[in-house]
Amino acid sequence: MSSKPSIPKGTRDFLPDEMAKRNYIFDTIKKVYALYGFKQIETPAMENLSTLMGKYGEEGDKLLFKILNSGNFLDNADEDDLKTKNSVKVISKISEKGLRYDLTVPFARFVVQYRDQIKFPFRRFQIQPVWRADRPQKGRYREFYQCDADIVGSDSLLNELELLQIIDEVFTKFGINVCIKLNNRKVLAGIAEVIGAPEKIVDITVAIDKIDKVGLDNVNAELAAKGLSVDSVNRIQPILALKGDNASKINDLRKILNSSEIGSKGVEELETLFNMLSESSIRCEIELDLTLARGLNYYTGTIIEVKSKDVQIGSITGGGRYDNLTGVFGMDGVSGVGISFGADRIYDVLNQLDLYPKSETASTQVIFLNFGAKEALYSLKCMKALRAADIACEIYPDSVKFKKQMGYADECGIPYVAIIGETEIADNLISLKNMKSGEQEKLSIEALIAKLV
RNA sequence: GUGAUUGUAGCUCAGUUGGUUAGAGCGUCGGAUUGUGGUUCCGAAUGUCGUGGGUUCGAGUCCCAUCUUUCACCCCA
Repeated sequence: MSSKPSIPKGTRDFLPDEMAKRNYIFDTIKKVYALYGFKQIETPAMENLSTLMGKYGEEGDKLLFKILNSGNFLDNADEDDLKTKNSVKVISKISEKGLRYDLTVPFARFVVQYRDQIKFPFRRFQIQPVWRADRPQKGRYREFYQCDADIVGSDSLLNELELLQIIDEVFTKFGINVCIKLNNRKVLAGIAEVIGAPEKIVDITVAIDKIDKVGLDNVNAELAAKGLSVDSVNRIQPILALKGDNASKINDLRKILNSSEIGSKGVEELETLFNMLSESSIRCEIELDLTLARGLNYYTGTIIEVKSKDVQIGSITGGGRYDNLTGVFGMDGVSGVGISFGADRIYDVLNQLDLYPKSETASTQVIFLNFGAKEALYSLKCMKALRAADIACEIYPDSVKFKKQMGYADECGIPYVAIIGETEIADNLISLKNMKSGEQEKLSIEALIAKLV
């Protein structure tokens, strides 16, 4: 009692009620994925650090959970590194495994490793937890689930369209109002090129990503702070100020990015995608958002982000196109595009809006009260028959006071209580009590099954 | 990594400018009621006041450190 048990920062336990809700989320997403022809895979919680390191940028490396080697892990560590507290060098000697940071990089590793067994284009989905060692806060956990779907081995924009349809379908099923934001990394590269600072693309995208949050002036200040010339900052203004519907934004962009080959390619991709979208029956709002710059370093084309319109919680789904993710593992020329539902944030949104379906059926339909060894054995036989008829039932394990057993049934929300005592055994009948109405009747086992099935 | 914030019973929280034996509600357990739950009534148990140090005649209360909680920044689902 002196030290209360606890779990690590940023992790959570899930009680039965919560688990039911989470399964509803996973099942919904899983069904839609399967409907679109995606095949499920799983990969281990831990990967070799060599697989993980360097894939998420410098920040990402810091946020990786590293696993100590087994045994005398300090044996390999260099004395001097230990003395000078050179963590980076020491870690490389004492840890060679880490917890996965996302599902995409392990998937790339998977594709390269099993290329002989995979038929391309390969559509896979994967629903597993990932771990990040950053500070937890609202909507941010250290352990959370991602629900990924990717198509690799095809650069058709049809794949983007299908993924967007999946997003639309899933959120329609959940009843969450969302806005899908789209952008294209090539357009961002084009912008950097046109304003004469192609090497600053990352700084530029990070800065303009914040425009909603901090405002135009602060973005400009950050751009200047990152070393952009006054001229460059000025030239980016018309792009930040783009207004109007998606089609007119694309038209304006085409003119602005005319001189950039990569930019023009990006505009073309966006145009194709939006044309297809207008022919599709997607219900939710889709917006071309040039300030959408997020995305891991590996996105090269389309960038997708989904935001809830009713709850402020950051993005609840993200994704994009990566042209050469498998390249780092020695397999070039495989283009992929994928999305990832953030199950835990969706869970938070669903909770806040109370959008769960009401079918709150308790898992147990009938509980058999326990009057003693003889009665319990008799109950067990009845339960076998019920279970054969697919009726979930349980028996109170201890022969304790009636009141206690009834209280348990009530508390657990079990709709029916079966009472079997001496008289019931003698009559070969079961007393069945409806906990809601309070009514009670004596039934044969057959009649009981017929009533509950 | 930076800046705030929180911590008292299983849970939610009171606790006066520092002053005797730290309280309440809920829950738990027992009883009223040994084959009938939800309501009611009676009774009981439960605390290293996050941890360690310090100031003081005296610390849940003040100071320092540390851990923890929550939130923001960076970054991200």
